[in-house]
Amino acid sequence: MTSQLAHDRSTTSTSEEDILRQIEQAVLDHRLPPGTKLKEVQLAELFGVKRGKIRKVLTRLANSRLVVQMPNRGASVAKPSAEEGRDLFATRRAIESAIIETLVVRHDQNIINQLRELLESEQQAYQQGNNKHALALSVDFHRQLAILAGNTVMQEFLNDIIRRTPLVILTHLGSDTDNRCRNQEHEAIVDAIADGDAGKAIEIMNQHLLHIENQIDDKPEIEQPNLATLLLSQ
Amino acid sequence: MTSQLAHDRSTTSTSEEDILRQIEQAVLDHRLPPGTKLKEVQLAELFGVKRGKIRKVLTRLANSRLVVQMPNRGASVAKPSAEEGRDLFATRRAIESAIIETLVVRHDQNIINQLRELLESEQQAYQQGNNKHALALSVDFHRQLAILAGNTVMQEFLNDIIRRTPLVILTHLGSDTDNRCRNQEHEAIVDAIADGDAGKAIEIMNQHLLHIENQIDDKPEIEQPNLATLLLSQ
DNA sequence: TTCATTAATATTGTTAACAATATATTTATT
DNA sequence: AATAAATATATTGTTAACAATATTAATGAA
Repeated sequence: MTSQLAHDRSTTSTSEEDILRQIEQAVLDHRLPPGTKLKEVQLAELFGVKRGKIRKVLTRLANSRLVVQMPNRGASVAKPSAEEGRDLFATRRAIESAIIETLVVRHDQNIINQLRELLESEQQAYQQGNNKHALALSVDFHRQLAILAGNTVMQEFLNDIIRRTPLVILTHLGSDTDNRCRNQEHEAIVDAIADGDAGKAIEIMNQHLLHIENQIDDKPEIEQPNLATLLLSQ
Repeated sequence: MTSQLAHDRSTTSTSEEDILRQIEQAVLDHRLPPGTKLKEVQLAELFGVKRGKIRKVLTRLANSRLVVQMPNRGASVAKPSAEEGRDLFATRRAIESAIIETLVVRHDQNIINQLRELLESEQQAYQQGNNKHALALSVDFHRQLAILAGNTVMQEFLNDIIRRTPLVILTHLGSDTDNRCRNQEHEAIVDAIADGDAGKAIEIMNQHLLHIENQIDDKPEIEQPNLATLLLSQ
């Protein structure tokens, strides 16, 4: 009798890294909304590990601001303020601009080809109505720009921001609002990079990000959901 | 009989935050060179805390790349590669440019006054030959720009870079080379900001940073020093 | 009922003992 | 002496038991 749990306690020895990634992914997929309480024993049982390991994971998540820890009161998924949200996006614009600048300087046809491939998959996913996958590929597009630029620190920082972004969107944007990246804008960015026009590419990228950024505003509270369901769904 | 140790075990209950800051400061002050082994028991005794607390601190330091942890082989102060060093500086240029941009847009006389005060202290310290203090104030200048710009994420990221910078300098720049910030360049940056000339301010800042960045190159090894002496000196 | 007080439970925090691994030392062999 | 093997020591990793705190439930008085 197989359980619906993500992990098979008997065969898999779930590593700290695994757990970290799974929680990060759950946040990225909007399965772990801001404010969700993260209880140690519950997580330990869920992942089939000892409490100590969970403890360490929570500390690491807190270091990257994905989780907030309060002394004696445990950890919960962070609920960034509107201001923090705007700051994240402003910083992101700065970093992604620098990434584009680097890419244009390199002027490598191989890079352009790789990006166009990614664009195609993204477009396909949208056309096939697979929104979840399309969203993932859209995030990948931004990450891939950073990877191709070859600056590991920018990669780290951009990842940091990307991980925190869903929390901003869920907290400060209506779930109905159009928060996803537009494929055609991604395409225009690649075109500009291919043309060697860094200024244009950066301009489009900034508009692209400002489109979301400008929707950030303080929003009312949301209620506390069930942990296990959220983490393990799908 | 008072020991020379930084902490008085009987009165002070050294917090995790304290220990973290002290180690970070030791790195910033070039008292903890890259590669230094950080043994848990030794640190625990040094700070008068249990090993568990040290363990957590080391994990947090590893998260911010100040320390490297190898399974079963403990932690040591990170020794960033030359490439990582260059990446750090390139990212720093992007972030500090954005910070200046923000400051210029704000166009606040109060900001200019605060910066000029800081410049004065910095200059005084140099003139008085207090190089250690001058260096600290020079770092403060960059940090203060970020604080005045008011973007907490940029502050975080810049701090992250600043903390890692000494390791790059010690690993990849000759200790004889002129690595410190030049006060007159700081002054020129403030002047340009006061003039509302973001482009000029950014240009100077970039030169300012590139001056160090361009000196980064692979360097031979250095030997393993004594931990206690380094951490507790001064 | 409503509020405050107390007790019960749940949750996080700390520790010491032990296990696992790595490093250093000793011993043996050529 | 030089190398390898065996032993001893040092160091990190894990755990279970307990302590401290917070949260919830129960009780009692107005």
